[in-house]
Amino acid sequence: MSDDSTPQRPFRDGPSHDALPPVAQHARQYETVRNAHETELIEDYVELIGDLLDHRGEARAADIANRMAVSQATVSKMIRRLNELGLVTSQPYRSLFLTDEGRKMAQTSRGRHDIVLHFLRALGVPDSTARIDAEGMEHHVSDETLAIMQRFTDEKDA
Amino acid sequence: MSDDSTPQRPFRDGPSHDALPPVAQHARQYETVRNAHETELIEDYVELIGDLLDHRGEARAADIANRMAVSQATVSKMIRRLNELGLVTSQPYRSLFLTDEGRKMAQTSRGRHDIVLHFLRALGVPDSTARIDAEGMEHHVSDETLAIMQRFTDEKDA
DNA sequence: CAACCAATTTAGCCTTGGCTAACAATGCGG
DNA sequence: CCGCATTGTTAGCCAAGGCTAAATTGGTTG
Ligand SMILES: [Mn+2]
Ligand SMILES: [Mn+2]
Ligand SMILES: [Mn+2]
Ligand SMILES: [Mn+2]
Repeated sequence: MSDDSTPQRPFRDGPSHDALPPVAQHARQYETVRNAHETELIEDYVELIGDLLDHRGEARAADIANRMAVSQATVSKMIRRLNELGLVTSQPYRSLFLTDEGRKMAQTSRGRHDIVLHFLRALGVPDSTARIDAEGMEHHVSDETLAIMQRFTDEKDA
Repeated sequence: MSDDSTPQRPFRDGPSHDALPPVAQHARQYETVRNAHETELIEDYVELIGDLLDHRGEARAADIANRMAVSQATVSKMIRRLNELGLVTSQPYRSLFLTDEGRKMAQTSRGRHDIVLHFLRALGVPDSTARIDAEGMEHHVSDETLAIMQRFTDEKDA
């Protein structure tokens, strides 16, 4: 079996690289990312539905499709999945509602999203860029880092 | 067609939410994330192959599989894709090499990755958490934000 | 140098998340 | 209350990225 166990550099005078992390730790990095990818789209849908309900009073599939820049068919299919996951309730051809679990997820996701967005702004990133970056970053920030971002923003805003 | 154009709150005394962004801007957020998802796995492979070549002198499929915590079959299939994309060269059953384009992508990705990782550490995030977060975040940080992170790290380290 | 073991590849399967085209229901304007 | 535009659903397609099982190759060792 291929070794890859004892970190060593064949050339002592090459450019100064950081050493590779141990295999187990390295593997955990990628696993964590793959896990995040499994839930992030779900979170974005639920969060958006919650926002639409809060701001508009209703969440219609057409609005979701427009905001996500995705076809109505894609939204319809995803709504079926959200239903199976117990996150939304919906009667055919009518507006959506979140279950208790869905509301909880929406709140959590919105919270993370806001912390990341406000952090980026506090760091000096212009709003429109901060919004774009936050949409992707939010799913990959650990609770630990999130707390640090929150603290940074609070101090900056004080 | 469903309106969703004039941002308005039905209840003036609800909890204070940020307003929804305009539809076009909101859509661009999600589009950008979808685009990043199309390239991020490729980037991770190429970056890892570059690291293995630098640190070990060779990049074997089994090592990639171990480090990514993925089956060898998955790696083999992905290598075919990287080949088709002109990022690696490989003879069957032998170690991998990067093309010029592959080396360029590896360098760019490694650069982004390091900036994000060093930024998180400068922010006070413990190393092992910073590594995990950086692995996911790196693909969603704009050049603009990256520059700001770089500056922050430099000042902190000075 | 034969045999075995590790590494690699291939085949075939699955889920997710996109799409288009065709069809069905809703709900208004007249 | 009818007709028609808008909205929502369904069917069927595709690519990406995982997996297991089986076949193949290559290297090492007795
Ligand atoms: Mn979000
Ligand atoms: Mn998001
Ligand atoms: Mn990386
Ligand atoms: Mn990565």
